[in-house]
This record gives sequence, C-alpha cells and structure tokens, in this order.
Amino acid sequence: MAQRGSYAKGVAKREEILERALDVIATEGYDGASVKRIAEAVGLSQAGLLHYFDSKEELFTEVLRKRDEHDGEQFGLPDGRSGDATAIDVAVIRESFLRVIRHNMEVPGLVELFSRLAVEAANPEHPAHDYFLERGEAVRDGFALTAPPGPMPPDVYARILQAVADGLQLQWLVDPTVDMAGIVDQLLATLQQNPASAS
Amino acid sequence: MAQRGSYAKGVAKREEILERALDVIATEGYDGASVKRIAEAVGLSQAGLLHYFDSKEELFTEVLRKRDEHDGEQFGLPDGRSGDATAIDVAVIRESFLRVIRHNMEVPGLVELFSRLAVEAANPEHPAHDYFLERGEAVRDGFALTAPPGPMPPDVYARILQAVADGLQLQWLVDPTVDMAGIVDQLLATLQQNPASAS
DNA sequence: GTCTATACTCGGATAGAC
DNA sequence: GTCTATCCGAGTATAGAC
Repeated sequence: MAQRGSYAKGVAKREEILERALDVIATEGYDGASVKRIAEAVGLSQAGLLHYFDSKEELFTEVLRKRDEHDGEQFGLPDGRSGDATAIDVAVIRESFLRVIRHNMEVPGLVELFSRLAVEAANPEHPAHDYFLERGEAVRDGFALTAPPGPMPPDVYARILQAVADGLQLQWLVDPTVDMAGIVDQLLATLQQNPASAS
Repeated sequence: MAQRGSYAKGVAKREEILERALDVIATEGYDGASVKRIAEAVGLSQAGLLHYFDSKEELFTEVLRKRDEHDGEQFGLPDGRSGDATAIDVAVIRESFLRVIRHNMEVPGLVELFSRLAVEAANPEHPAHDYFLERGEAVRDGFALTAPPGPMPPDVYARILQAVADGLQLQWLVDPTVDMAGIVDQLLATLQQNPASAS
C-alpha cells in the first residue's frame, strides 16, 4: 500500500506504474489486461506491483483516474467550479469535449477499460463505484455549463450528453467505423441552437 | 449442440433453458452469472447444460436474443421492415420505446448482462459480436422512423437515441435513482419538435 | 441426454526469503 | 521494496459412465 509511509519514493513509484499502465493499455490495447501484464510492462513482478495497490480493481480504477488527470491537462476541461458560462466558454467547452472524443478514438484500449469498469462499478463494493459517481458528476457539471436556455433542465441536458458519449463508445467498440466526434458535433449543433425557449 | 439432430426435444429444451435463464437473471440479478448458476436454476448440471450450448458466451448471447424476442412481443417494437412512418406511428414507436425503458428499470440483472456483453463483444471473435451489430441496426431502423425532418440525418439521429439509451443504462447501473425513462422522454420532446427544418 | 468427476487454465492473492 | 514460489478459487470444458 503506497499510503503507508507515503515516502516520496512509494508515491513516485505508484505514479510511474500508473503512467506506464496507461501507456501500455493505450498503445497495446486492452485485452483482458491483467495485473501481470502491466507488471511486466513496468518491469516488475506481479507480486511486486501488488505491493503498491490493494487489488487489481484498485489498480485499474487508479489508471482511469490518472487518465482523467491527463485529459484534464491536455484538453483543458472545466473543473465544475465555475458558476456560469459566457458564450465564449460554451464554444471552448464544446471544442474541448470534441477533442477528447477524437483523442479517445486513438486509444480503444482505454475506452474498453473505461466501459468495462463502468459496468463492474455497478457493485457498490467495487473501488470504481465511487470513482464513477464522482466523475459522472464532474463531467455533468461541465456539460451543464453549455446547456441552452429552454424547457430542458441543465442537469437533464448534461445527463444526456454524458449518455451519448458513453453510449457511442459502446457502438464504436463493436464497430470502429462509427464517427463518434461527428455525431456528437451534430447533436450539439441541434441542441444548442434550440429555439424553443418557452418554459 | 442443439443444432445436431435438432429433434424437437433438443430445441424445446434449449428454449426452456433460455426462458429459465432469463427469469433467473431478471429476478435474482446478474452477479457474475455463471453457467453453473443457470444450470442449477434449470435443474441441470453444468455439464448437462453445456450439452446445449457451445460455450458460456454463446449461452448468454442467446439469452439476450431471447430477451429481445420477448420485448418485441410484449412492447410491439417495429421490425425495421416498414418504410415510412405516419404521425401516429411515431407516437406509437415512442411510447413503445419508453415502455421498454421502464421495463428495463425492473430488471437490473438483464441490463447488466447486456452492458457487459456489449463491451466484450468488441472482440470480433465473441459470439455476441454479430448479435450487437445486427441488433444495433434493427434498433436504429426503428428509431430512424421517428426522426423529424431537419438538418440531422435520420441515421445520426438514430445512433444518438441508441447511445442515449445505452449510456443511461451505465449511469443507472451505478446510480439506480437515475430516471432513464423521464430523461429520454424529455429528449424526444425536444428533438422531435425541433423547428429547425432548414437543410 | 444427463450426470459425476476431473482436468486444466487463468489470474489474483499471500508467505516468506533476500 | 521486490522477488520467487505457492496457493487457491473460480469457472469452463471434457471424458466417460449410465
């Protein structure tokens, strides 16, 4: 457990492992990604790696967290802390969103890991359960900023965008010709210029 | 393998197994549903059950097929064969769709099985791969019938609805308070009364 | 057609030496 | 902190009797 002691060394190693894992899954794909496989990529034995994580589930949950961290930096996602959005913000968020999707289309392994864990996280005991709850909220907070005025409440609007993103990934996993970004783009165009602003 | 010979007996038994499996997963939930568990529910040994299916994957894929069959009968879904839709058809399809969603909210085990297989089906070797491709097409054909005139092509519209349905299930699995039907209802209302009909 | 029994594989976890 | 070794459980698959 990296926590214990949390010497800079342990923490640093943990980071290193996560970075490496991210890289392996992104480039070599997820195929039943096992602890052992990650361990080898890091240059550690399976037991050696498990020294830093309580379980397989925890490891992979942390991989997803690390990935979000990267995406946040790389694509400048909103952190959900800001209260309102100007017209410019909306365009910016929208573009960030699309860039993330386009990026995802380059890393099927990560998309698969994400989707797989999303289902397993249904179990409240699973370490990813909280992760998905928290992440979902954060993501929706970002989306809600771009909600147009109209009859649809921002949180509903946000849930729909989230669902579209996740659902398209499932379609894309079985059929990689699906143009996730293009579809989302068209949806946003339709939804955001929605002229029905009567309550 | 039930195929071989396909005596009425074998086929009937296969059906019986699927019906029973459907029932078990629906009522007792999916928790790592194993062949053994289904076998016990059917009153068969694991080996006995595997006599009718080539593998676990095939079994569960067939369970999903059987479920679609039920849903089709019970909720009168369009079969994708009809060419166009009148205003009444649209309302009918929409209501069927919502009823299916409401029904799904009663059977989390089936939703979990579906979602799980949807990810595993990413592998072209998986028996569910073709199932998801075919089913996806059929579902979208149904949705496309309800597409409003406007800038968004019917197939894009259909893909979005499919994505929303599947994506909401992921949200709902981790947080069962999510009102899938209500959200879809609001989306349809917004999308279908879309006045932007300029090409 | 169905069962019992077994074999085999995979992968995660743990013990204990260094 | 890391390894080797081992264990163990789950779960599928198969062999062979009845």
